[in-house]
Amino acid sequence: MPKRLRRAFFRRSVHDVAPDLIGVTLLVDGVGGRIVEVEAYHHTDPAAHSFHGPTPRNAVMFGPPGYVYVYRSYGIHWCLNFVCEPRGSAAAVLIRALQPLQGLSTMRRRRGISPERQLCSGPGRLCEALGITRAQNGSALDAPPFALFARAEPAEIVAGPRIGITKAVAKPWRYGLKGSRFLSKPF
DNA sequence: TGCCCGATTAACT
DNA sequence: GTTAATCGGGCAA
Repeated sequence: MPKRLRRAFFRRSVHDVAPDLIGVTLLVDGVGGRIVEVEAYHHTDPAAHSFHGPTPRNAVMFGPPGYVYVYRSYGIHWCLNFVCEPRGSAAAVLIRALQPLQGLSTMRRRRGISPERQLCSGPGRLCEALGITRAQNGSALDAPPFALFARAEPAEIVAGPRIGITKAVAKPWRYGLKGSRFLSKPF
């Protein structure tokens, strides 16, 4: 069985944690898969929710690392982030895509579709598949229902510009598993 | 207080 | 390629 990630894993630069998360297995109540795409955000980054300071919505980002920040996107979808760096950095990694591995039938039921490719290929899609809502905001990553398992083999990682933002668009802070069929968009 | 826009997605043409 | 769905935050007034 692969090693479980502890909270200390996240107490580092978000730009080190983000690529290190590629290949890590994320399960929520036993449902999930391999992380194949993430993006890094930091309070000094104009594209980050934390850039303008703390609000009720982004409060978890300003807290300690190793916790979950969930926000509502476009008033419709949920997006899942892992808080990184020492308290106050307001840095987090957005989980953008998974390769489904566990609980496929549960994910298909929640998503209302059958193609494996589309179950978790996007930040809003994977939250629907894993049952993530505001109820998980502030939850610890090393305690149920969350479980993270280190990758068993080295991952070949690619980087590029982040998706869907209008500020700091050139920063290459999107990371992915090279050649994965489960990316939200190609690199 | 009101207005605009956003770390998106699915269903259109 | 375009657009609706839908709501919280930032900023101007």
